[in-house]
Amino acid sequence: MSPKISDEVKEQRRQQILDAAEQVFIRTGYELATMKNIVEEAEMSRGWIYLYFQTKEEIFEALIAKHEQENEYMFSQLLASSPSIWAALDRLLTEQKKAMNTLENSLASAYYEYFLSGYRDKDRRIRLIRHYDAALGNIIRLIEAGIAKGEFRPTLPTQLIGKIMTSNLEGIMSLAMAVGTAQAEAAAQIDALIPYFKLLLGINEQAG
Amino acid sequence: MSPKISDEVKEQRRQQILDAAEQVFIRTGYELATMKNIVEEAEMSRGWIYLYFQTKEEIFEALIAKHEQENEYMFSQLLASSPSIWAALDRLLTEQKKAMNTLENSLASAYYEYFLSGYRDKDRRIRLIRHYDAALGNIIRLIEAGIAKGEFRPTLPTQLIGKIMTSNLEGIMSLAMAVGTAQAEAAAQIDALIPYFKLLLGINEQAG
DNA sequence: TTGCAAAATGAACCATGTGTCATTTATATT
DNA sequence: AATATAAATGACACATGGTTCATTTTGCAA
Repeated sequence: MSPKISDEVKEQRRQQILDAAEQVFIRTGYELATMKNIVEEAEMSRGWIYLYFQTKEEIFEALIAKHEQENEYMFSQLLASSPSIWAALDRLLTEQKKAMNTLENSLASAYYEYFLSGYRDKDRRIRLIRHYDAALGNIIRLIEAGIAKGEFRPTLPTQLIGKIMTSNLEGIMSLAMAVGTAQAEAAAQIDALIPYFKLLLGINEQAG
Repeated sequence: MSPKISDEVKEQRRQQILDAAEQVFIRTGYELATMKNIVEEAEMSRGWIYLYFQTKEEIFEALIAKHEQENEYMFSQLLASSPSIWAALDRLLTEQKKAMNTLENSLASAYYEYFLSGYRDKDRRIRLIRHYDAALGNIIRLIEAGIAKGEFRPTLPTQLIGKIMTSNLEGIMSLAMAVGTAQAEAAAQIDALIPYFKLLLGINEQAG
């Protein structure tokens, strides 16, 4: 008798599915991905995957959760290691510029697709709002830290500024996905955000 | 003998399919819509639709073309009827705010989905870039008109400014679709664009 | 009214995907 | 080595969508 498989191995299997799923979602996007694709990518048998995940959506949510955690961590590192809040924000924009060049190999496109098409499904929308609030929370904490330090003196509500910033970055990113990073002039667009964000945050440019 | 059906009736049939398809795309989005859905919505028989359109994509492209034309017309009307270029741009933003409240009944979501998931398909991407350039063209003509009249004195290239403006609007719109217009604070975000656009266009605020 | 060809139909076939479950495989324990 | 049982398999039943095409319907011309 005996369970024969440790929790550790079980977790490995789960990870194996998630890795395979990530490749599939990158390759085919969200809506067109199938459980079959994922099983085949994982090189496992049909029925097996259902022991771990019931639906494609469940798998995708697990992937998002992982990326959300990584993002959260990256944010806290950035904040801790920057000389000023603005410097952290500036580095964030630099990171985004870099990310623009590897969009085809990232989950970003599937993620936006999932996000966009989700509004038709009540349950998914609830989850989407949760994800959005999480991402927004990171930016808002950053802005609040800047206000607390006296670095920023915004005239608009912090919430709104956070939303504006995320819309901007997402707009640029989705355009870059659609027409290509070069065609979108993504890097120049991000550079142009700097004075806008300074305006929003009430940072006065130093003369000279 | 005889063809029995006039070109006019043929055009009506075509229109009937397009109307049905539009409803389906609004309801299900792009990727999940099927020819079957469209045929059923049009209350016609299965095979019949293939006499008019071969693929879902062909239908969607026809819909887009229609909307593109309408958009083009709206733009020229706006430009012709406004006292200044900035006034036209301002009205455009007001229109966008209104549009935010009817997103669920518009093709917008399917359009963004099509746009986003298109980057994996070479042919579709070529068409996407064409659509993007058409939309961008409208904005660019507007900016150039403003420059010619001495209303705008931008420091960035016109092309880039146009791209920034469209990214901004698209970012807000896709966020509004995903989490809801209210949750996105879409109207307030658009209002916040006004000083940004003025900054980009080199319009000096009048004191007082 | 009849004949005829265009127009329209929908059954049928094919391909693909989902999810189940009887069967096989592998291994820890005895 | 034998046994028990968890783990894994993949054939199968079912559903859905795409596409074709033999058949039926339609309405004009003769």
